[in-house]
Amino acid sequence: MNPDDPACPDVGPVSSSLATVARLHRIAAGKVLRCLGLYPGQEFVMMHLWEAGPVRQSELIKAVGLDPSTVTKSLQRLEQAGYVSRRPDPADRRASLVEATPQGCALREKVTGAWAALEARTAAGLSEAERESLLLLLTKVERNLCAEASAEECE
Amino acid sequence: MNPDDPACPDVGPVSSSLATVARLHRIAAGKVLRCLGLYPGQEFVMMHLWEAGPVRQSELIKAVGLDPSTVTKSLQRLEQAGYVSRRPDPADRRASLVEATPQGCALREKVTGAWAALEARTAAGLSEAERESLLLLLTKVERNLCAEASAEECE
DNA sequence: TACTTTAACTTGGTCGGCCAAGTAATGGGT
DNA sequence: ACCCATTACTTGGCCGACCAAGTTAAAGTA
Repeated sequence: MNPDDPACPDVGPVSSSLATVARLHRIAAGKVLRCLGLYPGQEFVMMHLWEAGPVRQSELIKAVGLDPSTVTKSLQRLEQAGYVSRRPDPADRRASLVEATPQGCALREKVTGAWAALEARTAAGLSEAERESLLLLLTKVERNLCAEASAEECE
Repeated sequence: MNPDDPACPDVGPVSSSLATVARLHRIAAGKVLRCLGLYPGQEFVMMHLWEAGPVRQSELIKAVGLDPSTVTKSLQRLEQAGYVSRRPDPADRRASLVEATPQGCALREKVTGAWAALEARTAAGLSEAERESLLLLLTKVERNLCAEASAEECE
């Protein structure tokens, strides 16, 4: 969405900008992650596993906030790639325990390093105050969007 | 990505927040758009077509800033749905001219209305100054991410 | 004019992500 | 003990989005 485009008047400036920036960010993340063996999005899963150790899948789902089916598929691929292992939870036969394999843990430093570099690049040229401000504003927006799944759609 | 999660230390706070907010925003957009017959992402294409009239596909691609193949597939679906028509450009046999059909134009008001409502909801509780600030900060970030496709990846 | 580069898509493949619907096991209530 | 709601995933289907590679046509160059 090119903001300089004369045929693109400001239809929801914040929304547009948000979408664009997030896409660029994802592409940037993807470029660096792919070299490390991950696809964009998978880093969130791995980061949680690195921090939390073995967890129930439900715990992981709650942590990353994604759709359960998304996490399921992502884990299947990560398992296939050897970065993650799953086993049934003995205490609850419905549940799975998920854990990063040694091979998965081996990615940790590189990924967190890459992620830190990306953060630096993302926020380059912003003062500390600006970063906090941005974070605050984004958090407010997040709350706005989280609220109501509101039933007043359609028609 | 739950920021309150003890196992989720601030790894790239701005990056994480950005990703989360954008995802929530997209979901919100999707909910309202789906009722109108569009999938999230297609609204950008349609909005450009409404504003610009018949355009070359290359122009459209530049305007929305997406990958050409993404636009191709999106247009194929929009055409299938009857919202868009394409015809070869007589002046350049490689190119296509794209245009919203009457049926596509019929969506215009509802979609822009929905988009405006979403914008309002997104920025709810933010003062005018805060909105401008947010926009400014996002724009700075966008520039940061646009810059260098930098070759110093991997390893 | 012939040759090469560039532009404008398209196709195929893979992911992440969503929703809707389905299965299986746990837990709560009567 | 029985039944029903809840929880914990899974499957299937579809989209957006990417990349890589291919095709066709226009431009530039020798």
